[in-house]
Amino acid sequence: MLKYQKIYNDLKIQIQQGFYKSGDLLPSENELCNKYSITRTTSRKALDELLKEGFIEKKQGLGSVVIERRKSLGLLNVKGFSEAGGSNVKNIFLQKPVISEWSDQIIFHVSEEETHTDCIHFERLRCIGPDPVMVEYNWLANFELSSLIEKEFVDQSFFKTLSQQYLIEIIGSKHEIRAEFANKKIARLLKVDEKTPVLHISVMFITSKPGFNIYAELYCITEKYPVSNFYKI
Amino acid sequence: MLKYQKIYNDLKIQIQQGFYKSGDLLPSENELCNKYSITRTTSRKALDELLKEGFIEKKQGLGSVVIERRKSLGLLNVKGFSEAGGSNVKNIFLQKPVISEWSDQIIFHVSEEETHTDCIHFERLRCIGPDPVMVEYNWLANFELSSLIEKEFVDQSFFKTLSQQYLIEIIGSKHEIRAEFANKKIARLLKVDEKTPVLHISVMFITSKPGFNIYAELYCITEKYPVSNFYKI
DNA sequence: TAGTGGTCTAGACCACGGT
DNA sequence: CCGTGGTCTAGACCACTAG
Repeated sequence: MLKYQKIYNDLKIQIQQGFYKSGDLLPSENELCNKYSITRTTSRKALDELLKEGFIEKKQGLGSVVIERRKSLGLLNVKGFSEAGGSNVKNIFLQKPVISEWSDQIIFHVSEEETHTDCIHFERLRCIGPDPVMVEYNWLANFELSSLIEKEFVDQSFFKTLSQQYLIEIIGSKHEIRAEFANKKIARLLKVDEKTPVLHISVMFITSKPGFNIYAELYCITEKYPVSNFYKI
Repeated sequence: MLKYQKIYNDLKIQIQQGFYKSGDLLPSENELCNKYSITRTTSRKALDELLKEGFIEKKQGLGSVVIERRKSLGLLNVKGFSEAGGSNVKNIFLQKPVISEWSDQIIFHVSEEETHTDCIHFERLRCIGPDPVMVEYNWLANFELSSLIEKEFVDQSFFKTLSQQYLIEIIGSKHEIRAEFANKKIARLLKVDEKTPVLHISVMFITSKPGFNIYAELYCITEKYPVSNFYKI
């Protein structure tokens, strides 16, 4: 392994495992130089990777600060899920994680490596205050992830669980977005009439674990809580 | 100006103005060192900026290759606009660029600097083959952009025109996405019934020109051509 | 004032691509 | 084989932040 990758990995794991928390300062570039017997070019390269992936911010005169929210991942968020914060948001399991068949609801191509593996599936209804706003179906290959089935999610967050317990990060995504009529099941769950327009988002999340993707089909009502997205180079 | 910024700027302008075209090789890192009397650290830094912003790909053993398609900007695209390519896509002006009032259709906050300036507005109907798929309303402040009103767009592309004629790049975006019923005008333009679900996307494009944003309201039918998005770190 | 990150120099060796 | 980008060393000076 390259030197800068070693430093990068060590620091990333310490961030993911909570040794460095949001707001903490990482060791300075010179401290890393001493600790690993490298030059500043190399310690900077390691930190620049963390910067690029949105784990830290660098502040001249201060240091490298760990940040809470990963840099915009091009993910689509329901406006309100982040603003409303934890207290006002409820995630209700319609189906707790189980081993199941791969569904033909998934519109993206699932690789053979994945389909030859068990599928973990779960469904959630996500609410802001008293309002149900999104139905979420998820599928992923069971690449040594069986404990997802037994344990609770960290902070009710699937991505946080993957990051902290399996060191798997989301590094990309594909979306397809449609406006559709709610079908019977979705209409019932979201407490709207059939023939209400709903947003149907098909997502494939690409992860840092090669060949491992997460597939989701989302249905949202957007009248009160539109889906939003922010991206900056 | 810093040395690496000077090299970066020089190269970027040459790419934008077409001196280096898609597929071309930029001068090698060592050539830049000689030309500008700098070290490789500095020439690499300049090229890394171009890499980060999606102008080039670096290929070990070959060089820095100019690429056509800017790295995924987190932009939402109608699936089909890119695949179908130029020949099958039609852009019909419903309103050619004109000076107008700022509209209250814009849902994002428009800065005072912008509202104190004239607004340039245009509307397009975008079609794939015989199918109208999107109605597009656009607004932007007339920061010395009057010639947009007289001239044709480069390859019918507004962003290409901004890049090549004004050296303005899109560096970020905010979206809000809703599923709605088509109103009368949209239904007529998209040749669907009223009460058909349409995708309504509100966009604010952030540009490389400080304080200059582009605002758009888009209405899409997504049955045949869903809106898609790809993002990778 | 001491320590931080930002820029830059002047070298070196390596892996990879095309000829 | 030569030239390319990728990694790395060992320094230097600067601008900025905090105590």
